[in-house]
Amino acid sequence: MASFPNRPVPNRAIQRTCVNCSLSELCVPVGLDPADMERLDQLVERQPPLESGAHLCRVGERFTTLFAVRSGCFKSYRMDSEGRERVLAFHLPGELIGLDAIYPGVYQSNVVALDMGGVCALPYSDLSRLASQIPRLQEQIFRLLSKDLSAYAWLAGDYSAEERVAGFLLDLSNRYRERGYSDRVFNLAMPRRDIANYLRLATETVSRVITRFERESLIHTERREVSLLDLDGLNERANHCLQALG
Amino acid sequence: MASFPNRPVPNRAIQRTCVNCSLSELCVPVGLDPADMERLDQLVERQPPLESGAHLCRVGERFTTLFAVRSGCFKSYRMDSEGRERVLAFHLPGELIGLDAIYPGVYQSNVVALDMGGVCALPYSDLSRLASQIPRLQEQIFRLLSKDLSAYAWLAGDYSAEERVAGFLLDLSNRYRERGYSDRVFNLAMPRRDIANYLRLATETVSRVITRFERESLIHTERREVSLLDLDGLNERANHCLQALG
DNA sequence: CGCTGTCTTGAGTACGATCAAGTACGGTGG
DNA sequence: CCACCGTACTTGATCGTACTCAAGACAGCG
Repeated sequence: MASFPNRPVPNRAIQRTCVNCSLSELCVPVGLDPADMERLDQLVERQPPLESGAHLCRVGERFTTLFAVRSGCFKSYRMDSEGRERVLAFHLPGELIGLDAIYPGVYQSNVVALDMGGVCALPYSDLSRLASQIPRLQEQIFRLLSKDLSAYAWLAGDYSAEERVAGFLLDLSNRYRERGYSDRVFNLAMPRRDIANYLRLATETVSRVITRFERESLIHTERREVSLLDLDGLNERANHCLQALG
Repeated sequence: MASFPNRPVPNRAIQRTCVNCSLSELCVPVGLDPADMERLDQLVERQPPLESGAHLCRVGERFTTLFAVRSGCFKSYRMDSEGRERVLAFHLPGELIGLDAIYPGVYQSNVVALDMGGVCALPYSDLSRLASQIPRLQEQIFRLLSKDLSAYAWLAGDYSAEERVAGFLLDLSNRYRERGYSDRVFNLAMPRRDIANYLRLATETVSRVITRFERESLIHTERREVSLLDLDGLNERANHCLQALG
């Protein structure tokens, strides 16, 4: 009867409105007054939960909607010219998917549910129109786009395997805390292979680093469940490379 | 009396208005009608050219303005925890600087002129307000932000030294072509050290790859001047890793 | 029970970093 | 004009981290 570290805190029932949604302080509606949130509500299409492995969108499809994660964890990835997968991002509740598709007008990545997860679909043209009527909404979209830029910046740095893995764990920890989950004990929704791919490491390397961290009592793992035992120590190992994401 | 490959085409005189500016098809004003461009013009502060080595902004300074490059080439960089420089981007005319500062509200990088270069300063709060009044301006800012996301995505990939250098040269080539310069012969505004740092390689590695490309007649270099002799060959070496930037 | 897929551990290898010279260019001053 | 110096760049030799290949451990499931 193991506990479910990153489940219980928020209400998991499908939220009917942004006003009721526990994620409204992280997601698109940040800073909107109730009346404006109501207008935003009217364009949001709340979609039924997807099965693990189901795709939200694929590279090259015409971009029409942004997706806001309501629950679960999603993975963005592309295939390179040799058909190898490249994981670009993991998306947690409250985060927007598809921002990089605005410029070219077609989705730039495949997005797949890693566990059962639900999204809110935000038709982009409607959202864009509403944003030009509600300055604070426009501002929030600017901020969310800008935030993603910082996230990529750290992924693009040349860090050692240890720095990358430590940074990855701490980044997840921070994001879970923001969402009201435990920042010390959580389940990894993604297999080691996806973590490795995301960090541009071999699966074996990630495994070895995790083992090393465990031997040094920085973390404890049991399958997908991770406990961060020594946040300061991890931060040192990450070499303070996680800069952004205030 | 060598020619100046990437100088002559656009008018280098300081443009007084966006309407007259040869970069208006790349920069913020894309898609605006003359009346709206006039309104944008009024908030643009055209700054006198900076000397090579002069800084535009520094990490941690309060973010108030975006900068649009008018001429020259700028470099964004940060210092890591050990005081080593990390080059994040090179900015050519028509490109926006400071987008990643919107979210945190402070500049995320130091920006320095690599050669004599001028910028237009765009006070962010004014720009934001105007964008909420001009939907096409809002849309263009969304697109510029989104475009930067794609640019980071390729830098974050795990490519070999050859792929990175080839990709870098082809990326520059594409960006020069967009700006009306030659896409086959151009001057590198930045020293090898900065290129290497940007690509997360050692200076020596960049030098070796360039030498190799030269031996294989893919390119010809003479100091900072580069000629791309075989674009297809380079594309192959880049392994089609430059995906975005349509 | 064996099958499958995930994860871990081990041995050898390769790519790029580091260390170290050497070359070429540009500026300065005599 | 040339000698000098500093910086940028190139080339060479060695080293180390992370990759590859390979095998074994462990859990879930038919």
